[in-house]
Amino acid sequence: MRELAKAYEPKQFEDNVYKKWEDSGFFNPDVCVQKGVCKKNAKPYSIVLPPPNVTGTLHMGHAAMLAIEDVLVRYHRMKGDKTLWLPGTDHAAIATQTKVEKILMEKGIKEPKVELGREKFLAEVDRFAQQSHDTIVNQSKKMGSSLDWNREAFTLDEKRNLAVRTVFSKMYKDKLIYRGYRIVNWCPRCKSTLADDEVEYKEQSAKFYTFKYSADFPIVISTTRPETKLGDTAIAVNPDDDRYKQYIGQTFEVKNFAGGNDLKIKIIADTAVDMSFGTGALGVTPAHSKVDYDMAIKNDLPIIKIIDEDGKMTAQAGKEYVGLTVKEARKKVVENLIASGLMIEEKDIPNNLSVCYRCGTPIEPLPSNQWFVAVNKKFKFKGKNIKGINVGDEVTLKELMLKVVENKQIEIIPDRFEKVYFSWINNLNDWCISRQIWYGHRIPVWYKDKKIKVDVEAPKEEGWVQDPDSLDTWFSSGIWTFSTLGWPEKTADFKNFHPTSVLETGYDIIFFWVARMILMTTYALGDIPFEKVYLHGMVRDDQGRKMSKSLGNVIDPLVMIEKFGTDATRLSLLLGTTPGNDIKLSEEKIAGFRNFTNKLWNISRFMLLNVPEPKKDIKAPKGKTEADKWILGKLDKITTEITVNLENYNFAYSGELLRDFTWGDLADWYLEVAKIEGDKAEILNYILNTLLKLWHPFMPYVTETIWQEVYGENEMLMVVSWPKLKIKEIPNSFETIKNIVSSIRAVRAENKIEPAKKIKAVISAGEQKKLLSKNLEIIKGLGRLEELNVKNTIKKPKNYVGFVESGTEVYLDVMGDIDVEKEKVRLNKEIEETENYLVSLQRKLNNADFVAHAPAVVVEKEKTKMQETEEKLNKLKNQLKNIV
RNA sequence: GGAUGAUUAGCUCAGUUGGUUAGAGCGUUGCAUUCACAUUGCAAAGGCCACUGGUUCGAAUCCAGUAUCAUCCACCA
Repeated sequence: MRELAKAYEPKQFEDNVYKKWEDSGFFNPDVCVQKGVCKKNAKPYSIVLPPPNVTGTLHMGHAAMLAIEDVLVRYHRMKGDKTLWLPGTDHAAIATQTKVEKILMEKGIKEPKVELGREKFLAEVDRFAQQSHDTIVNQSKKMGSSLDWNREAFTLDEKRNLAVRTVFSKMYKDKLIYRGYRIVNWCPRCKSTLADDEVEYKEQSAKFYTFKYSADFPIVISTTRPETKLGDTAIAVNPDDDRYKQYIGQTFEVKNFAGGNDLKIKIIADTAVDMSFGTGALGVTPAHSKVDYDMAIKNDLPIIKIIDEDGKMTAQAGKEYVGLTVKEARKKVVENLIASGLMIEEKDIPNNLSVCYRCGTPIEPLPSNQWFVAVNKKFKFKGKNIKGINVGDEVTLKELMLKVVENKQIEIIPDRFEKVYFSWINNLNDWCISRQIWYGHRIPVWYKDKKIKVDVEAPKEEGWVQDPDSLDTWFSSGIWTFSTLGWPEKTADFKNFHPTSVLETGYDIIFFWVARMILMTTYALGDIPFEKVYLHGMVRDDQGRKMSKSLGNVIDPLVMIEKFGTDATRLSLLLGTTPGNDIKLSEEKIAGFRNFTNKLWNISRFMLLNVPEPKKDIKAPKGKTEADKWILGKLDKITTEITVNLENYNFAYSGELLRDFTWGDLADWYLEVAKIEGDKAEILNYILNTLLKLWHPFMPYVTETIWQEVYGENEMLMVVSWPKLKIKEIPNSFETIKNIVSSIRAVRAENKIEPAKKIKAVISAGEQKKLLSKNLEIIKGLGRLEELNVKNTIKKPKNYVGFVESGTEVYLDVMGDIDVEKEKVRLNKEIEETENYLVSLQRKLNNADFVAHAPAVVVEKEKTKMQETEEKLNKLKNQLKNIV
């Protein structure tokens, strides 16, 4: 074994270590079984990686996801579980297509799709997707992710396509997928539909116009979108509104509205109309508003589509308007209304504009023929694995989605997101799954004349034409937990690893993805996709702002890895975080963990200098001294706590415990003691082994590097067994030594005694005499004392400064005459504080209610405290008396 | 409009079923550099636990309300 370098240089080791891991095959559970790392019948533990979009590069959010999942996976692998972490990427239909279009347009191709045609355009997208994929894979490896690359999947590859077609036709046959002419969210730039949750709202100020359809029209209405009024077929008023009651049911004709077509406006009643908003009368545009559409259906009103898929006015808007953009049409309508004296008021109001979540273009609601998944329709349930629902029960998809979370078959961490999930489902409408874009799974529906065919495979006969639309990207990612495991084939992987153990992802995609996975899986398999959902927060900058290019506050994981190492970057995303809460990140934070990584390296370095022949399978030693027993006991204790907290997905706390142990207890105390006591090869060897194992899931690189430096290149920490749990009482006698040393140091610092200077001390130790005598050299060494006298009782020597600690009185020679007045002030202050504390304790114990109600243990504890405080007070008072 | 979260040291956050004289890291201040590590050590300063009530022998912790900030959902034409 060679000596470790003075400082840890991540760059020297990381890539090599990753390559070794990969070459070993241990990322693959089958290899683990083959090579005896885990038993054949071991408990499976599986996570599918939330597939990053192939739209570019990884960001800190991905880094957080990879770090968290790798901790879980590495822990379970070491624990001996048959552990699979399955990687993949998402084709992200609209997002990717939009990105490629943009790139091509920047290259000077004005209308890429028109100029290239479907085939060539898709080839461009594929090329881009492949590039992004390669980048993402490399970056994931940089993060140290122990993903099984053999099983890598892509949401748009052939196997996944088969799974998609299979689920689609199954759903169609169960009549849960249907085609309908409905109002959909239309993005005129993407030229595609969007699902309800793909619509975002942008707050803005809008012009609110109040006008009459015609001079003799009895009701005045208001709108922010005058151009849509060309398609109005009704006015809705509240049935209780006295102003308008008389008109309900009547129909009014408007000639040549705003210079356009004639309108027929029926006055209808609807309780949804707010009497106090605007004029209390609402112009109904059935074709271009979801709410209006519903009213139109209820009241049997005509639906006039006046805006087309390009965002331009149709012929139905009138020949004056046809071909105009929405914006142009609005201007023209307004001008017309003003010119004809019908405009009554224009004012600015705050308004939520709906925009496309991918490109920010305002959404145009319009009626269109699309494919939907019916979420409220009953079907016969065929699965067996949903608690409370039996084979043959009539259920809806919504009920399935609710049931599995309600009955805790799926547990969401943190649980407050269950409420969010429930409320979303309760408001869920049928899911529009068809998209008018080219990049994606083509809908497995074929038409011939007026016939329609839906199947997994294309019809063999000539003449069938496939539906040109593709599927919402979430349709394919919704089946991700099982499509990745080979379904619909009956694979061993599917049998072994499904349902998966946990889905770990950001809370921002709970609706987009988590909910849809639950929907698709409970339907298709009659089973849950995962047992737990762990939601992490968004990674933000140090001020809590979203990271964005325009703000210039983006922290790039690769840059941080380059600068501080992967382990430091991982720790910064793991520690000091809580589930579901946002993670504030700064370079300083990562630098801090870089320091810790180096500390661990140097701790190991020091320990190894004291272990002549390190052994990797060393049993827990007993320990001879107080310090030995203390550190070994602590190590056992935190091993258990860390394990329990990892099991409970409380890995941040695990890591913090381990850091505090490593830096505080081990480095700052025990190793310093070891320098004095010496002869600790066995204990140091044992602690080092355990420490590296415990840290490995969090800091795989530095721990693996040390392990292999020590035990040789053929050893691999990654698959070493997790430490066994032992419950042992920690003798706290060493705490007394610690406290006395700390107090000596504090008094020295107060009296400005240089650390290097050795001074004399005496201790009046009472009952602690034996303990202190045993640890005399430690107190001397760590307290920098040249002479230490421990007696049962000792009188304060002249010009010594005294203090009371852990039942002992310590006197220090502070070298020179002490300022008696200053000492008095100090002592008096401490006496006062102690008295106050004593009073509060007495008050508590004199309170009959407290003694009667509080548990005996608590009362006992308070009594002990009081005794100790009384003793301390006496000693302090004595010191004051003897000071002169 | 509805919901959720946050509010603890200058900053970032712990505080696990109510029982500590309220903790950590960073930052600040002082001292220290042959002895594993200056990517370090030792020590110090720094807090009416947002506010107001309530429950309790006992509240940072439980309940109600208020305020500020953040996020999500719905959406008014």
